[in-house]
Amino acid sequence: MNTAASRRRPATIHDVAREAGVSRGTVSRVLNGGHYVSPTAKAAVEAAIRRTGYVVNRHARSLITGRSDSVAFLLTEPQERFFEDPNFNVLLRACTQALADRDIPLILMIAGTEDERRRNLRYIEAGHVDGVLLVSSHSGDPVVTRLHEAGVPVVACGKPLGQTARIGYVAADDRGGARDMVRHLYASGRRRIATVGGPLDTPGGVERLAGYRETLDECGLPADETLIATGDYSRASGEEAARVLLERAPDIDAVFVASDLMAQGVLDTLARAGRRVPEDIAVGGFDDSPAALSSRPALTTIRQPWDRISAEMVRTLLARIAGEEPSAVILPTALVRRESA
Amino acid sequence: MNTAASRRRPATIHDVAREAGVSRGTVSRVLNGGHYVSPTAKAAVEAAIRRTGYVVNRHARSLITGRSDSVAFLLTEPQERFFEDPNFNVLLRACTQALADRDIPLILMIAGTEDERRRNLRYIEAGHVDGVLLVSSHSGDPVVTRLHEAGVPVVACGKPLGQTARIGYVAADDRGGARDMVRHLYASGRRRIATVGGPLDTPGGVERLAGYRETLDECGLPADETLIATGDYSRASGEEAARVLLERAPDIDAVFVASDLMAQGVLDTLARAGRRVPEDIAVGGFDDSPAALSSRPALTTIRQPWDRISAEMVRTLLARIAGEEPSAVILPTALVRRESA
DNA sequence: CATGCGTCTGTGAGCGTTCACAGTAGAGAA
DNA sequence: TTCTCTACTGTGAACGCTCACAGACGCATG
Repeated sequence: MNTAASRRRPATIHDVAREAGVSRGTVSRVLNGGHYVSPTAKAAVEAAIRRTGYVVNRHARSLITGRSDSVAFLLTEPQERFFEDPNFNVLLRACTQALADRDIPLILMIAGTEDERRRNLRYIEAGHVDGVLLVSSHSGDPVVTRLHEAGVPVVACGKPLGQTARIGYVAADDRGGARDMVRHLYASGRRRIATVGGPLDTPGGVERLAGYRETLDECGLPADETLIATGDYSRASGEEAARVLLERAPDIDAVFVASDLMAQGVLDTLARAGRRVPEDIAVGGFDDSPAALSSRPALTTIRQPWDRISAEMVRTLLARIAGEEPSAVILPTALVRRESA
Repeated sequence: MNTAASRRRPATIHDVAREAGVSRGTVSRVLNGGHYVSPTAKAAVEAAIRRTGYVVNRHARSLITGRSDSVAFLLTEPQERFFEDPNFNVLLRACTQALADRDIPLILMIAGTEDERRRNLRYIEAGHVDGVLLVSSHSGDPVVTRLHEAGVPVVACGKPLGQTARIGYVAADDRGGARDMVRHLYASGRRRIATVGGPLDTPGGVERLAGYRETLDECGLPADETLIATGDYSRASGEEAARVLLERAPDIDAVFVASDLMAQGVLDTLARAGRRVPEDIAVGGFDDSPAALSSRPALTTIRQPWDRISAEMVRTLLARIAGEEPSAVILPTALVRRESA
């Protein structure tokens, strides 16, 4: 290993070819799958690559193929909300690793402000990445349309709301998860089941509320709008929503909360109001975030399969890049029983 | 804007040159700072760029310049620990944005396993990035040495321990922060001040403990090894460490804990032992993470200037890439007074 | 024996930039 | 006038790779 030499001038495909006694073309073929290469030549090339420490120059390759062999992870959130969300960490981490398995670097992009959005779109539309993993919770996000119009392969995390364009996405079964939780509350004898929903311009907000409504109906409980409050997924909004609920309907015996963070806030308010959980009121969360474990009592919640979501996002994005049509993937959630319900 | 046309074949520098009635060379000069270009030509080129929607092909540029105009954010942690750490989010986010301001994409790399480490090193050593923002807490990390030997510009977050190689880094003033906290505890009348330190193979663990020791000495309090416990920054380890401390020294009236997460664990144990905070025992944390605000009572803690740390990491890395010598930057922390002390 | 086919190999061209160099024009100095 | 200097401009040659093509070889088929 000529470490010193390879540092000052990295080995090129020429060096490998010379070393192996073959032509550039043959080396290139070995690099790209090894079809139409004799076993002898292939072995010689592989040995030469090892000896020279050759690593392909991706820029040169990209220049001619037109592919960049990289993928953007684009986060479009006005606030820092997502970065505080523990789910986001899991998602980002798992996507990075799923891509790394295929030797594709992940480029992290954050488009909080209008300016950042413009810059990132410019970068993406210039063809500097082959595709985009999109994390954008809000409906009517102009980024989605722009990317779609530019013909850039996109896979969104969660169903993009209010989007006419056919765009691929991967999501947890929010509605099913909500149903499971409300059924669980009902099965444990609760009959006055309230809910704290998420923002209605997010898919989670819409679907989880729908699941709640469906299940109430299915169980024969009356639809009662005073039992429905809405938050913005923050802890503070959970506190506030619980206050409102207690005032409007003091006799509630269960709350299904659309996120663990909000559920923490709900627990705070309930504790302050002297209600015991789960004796007086059962509380069900959503996400199975670390907060669910650290809250007192520990939260019964719905686990979203983030590892599978990430894996599917990467898989479908690569399929899309390879020319397949956009697809929608919905993955099942799981009820996690702890102390609060 | 010929959106349709520009999609099937993006404008090249040739198109711009033709459109502006100048040569490739002139366009290139405008693109790279505009020196030695007449105002007329410059204006013509800029207009042509706008009309054609031209965006530079970074692959072609990189091929000849040898630079990639991208930077890696490399996380080397055996466990998921860092991803759970709220500080990490702030750091990653701020670095991404500081780089975006300079139009440099951030490539996220995670080297948890040995295999991932090898792959990422291979990528970096091949020159696919111009430099590395390194987040690695443990001493003796082989990655640091490898990168240094390969001559890749590196800036670490936190002082790399046990490293002979001169490597640039940016860190919060852990020792000073610890001093501030212990002085604060002393000033509020506490005289039996214990500590729960971090792992001693992390710079935070070492420095914060040192600051604790120095301040005890400075205040004329006796050095007492039974007052020192160690955790691994996790909440559970905080619980355990507090148990140990209470057993060894039931008369303690203050604890300086080297992280907010551990401090939460300490609070749990104290509550279970019937000790009131801050009446019986004062508790000081470190990090000013969201956990500090949500714990009951809210934690008095030390804020690390993550936004400035990120900005400095990016600044010094770019300086290093430009040829400057590695530098060490230590940034001041701030005491945040809440209820626990 | 010619023909065709499948497997393997080398060669030239070109991807879109930057860089070094050569060259032009105009201003000022000798 | 002539020379020099500065400001500006255009041109060819890379950078390292892939792709299309052409050619060579062995083998089976007609």
